[in-house]
Amino acid sequence: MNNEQNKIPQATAKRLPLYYRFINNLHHQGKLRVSSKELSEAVKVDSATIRRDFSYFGALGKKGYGYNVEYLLSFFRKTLDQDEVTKVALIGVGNLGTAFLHYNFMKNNNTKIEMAFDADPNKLGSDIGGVPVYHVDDLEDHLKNTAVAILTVPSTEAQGITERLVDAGVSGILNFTPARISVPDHIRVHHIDLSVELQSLVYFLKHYPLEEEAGD
Amino acid sequence: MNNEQNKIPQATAKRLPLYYRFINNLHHQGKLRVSSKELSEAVKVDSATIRRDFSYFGALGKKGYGYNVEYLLSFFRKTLDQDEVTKVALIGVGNLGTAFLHYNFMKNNNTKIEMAFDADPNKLGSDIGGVPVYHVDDLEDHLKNTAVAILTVPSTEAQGITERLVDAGVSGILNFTPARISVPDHIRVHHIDLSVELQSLVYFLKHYPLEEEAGD
DNA sequence: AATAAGTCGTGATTTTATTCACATTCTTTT
DNA sequence: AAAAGAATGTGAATAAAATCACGACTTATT
Repeated sequence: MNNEQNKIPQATAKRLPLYYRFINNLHHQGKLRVSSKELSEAVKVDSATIRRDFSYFGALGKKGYGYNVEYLLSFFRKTLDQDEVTKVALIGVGNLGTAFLHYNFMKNNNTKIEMAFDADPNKLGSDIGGVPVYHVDDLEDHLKNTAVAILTVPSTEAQGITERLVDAGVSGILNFTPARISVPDHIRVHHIDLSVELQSLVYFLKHYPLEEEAGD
Repeated sequence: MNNEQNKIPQATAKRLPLYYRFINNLHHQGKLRVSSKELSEAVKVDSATIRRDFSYFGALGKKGYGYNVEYLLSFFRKTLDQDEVTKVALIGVGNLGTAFLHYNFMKNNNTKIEMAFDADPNKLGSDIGGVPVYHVDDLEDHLKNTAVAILTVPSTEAQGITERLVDAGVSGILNFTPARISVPDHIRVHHIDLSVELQSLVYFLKHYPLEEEAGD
């Protein structure tokens, strides 16, 4: 864990799970080898970028041949710690939270939502998507060895809940609320802001016109 | 529209909706002025980056004073075309799709989901979150002047639906499926890959340890 | 009125990420 | 066994983004 290979660029690290999924697909399709060019077409990342990304882990391929799918898969499985399950808690069983509970994150994945919390007493005890729902007041009682929390509460609650999560030992938060939460330096937060995504797509459409008609 | 200010960096463009939202908040709180430093603390973006971002639009602030909230707000409203509503269609009324229909994107927003589509006949006619649901077979009949589509279908369907959307004149797609879809050059796609986000957060936690204890 | 404090806008620098382009090596074909 | 073709890995170049650091101007204070 946290090896001295700290040199892997963040942009590369963000692409690793994507590569992993597609390599997995190839493996299921029975493909034995793959070139950076083929992979590029599948994941929509420039082939030179893929080769560069892979090269941070050493020479995974063979010149003139490409990459062995099986080898690549086992390498990425190891690198992404796919054999070790990371426990995740979800806070806020609203529409979005419920969707995630039903979403099967475990497919090709080393993460498992083990419990959920909500402030609404009507939601207690129910097992949404096989995940037990507890009252948010009891957060601290249930969160043990939970490394990651998915935050899908109303944005007014975001900061308060965050502080409790941090105190309870969570070290990573996937924040789906529009609030930008404050955390101590040792906590990592990734923001996914749905309306910003939509708005920025609209902005790009209006201000960054792409080639008109090109026929794929 | 698509002015000659094509020079705005993409990274800046992605942050604009975020700035807009926070400036809006400040305005509602009755604040009259704000400095890049204050804004920085709120949106968690370095203050120099904020000043640089704003500077692409000219001199919006005043030295020694900061930015006038009202002016900033009206400037961003104009820049982000907040007065013109962009029509959005949602394809795939599963758990995630339903969550978006309930989510009120219109708050602080110039986008409106006007219709939804699903392949399940049981979902037809229902008005989820005030949005009518049509059968996906009738996609082409209803999509008129719809610029943007949100894709929340099973990943096996993603490419096929995408092609129909493109033929029907959609020019931007917000893709929530794990599939990387292929589109002609003049179509813009933003991918939001939920399990990649979760996995990459986990990867960062394990491999990029942050300062141990800092006590914010 | 003079001084101090605050804050922008930006040239310069640094950092991060992407892409080019090719020598090298492996595979396949003849 | 030689030649042709394919594809890696990477030094070098380029591009994009973030950050530093400070002159210039504004506001607040004495």
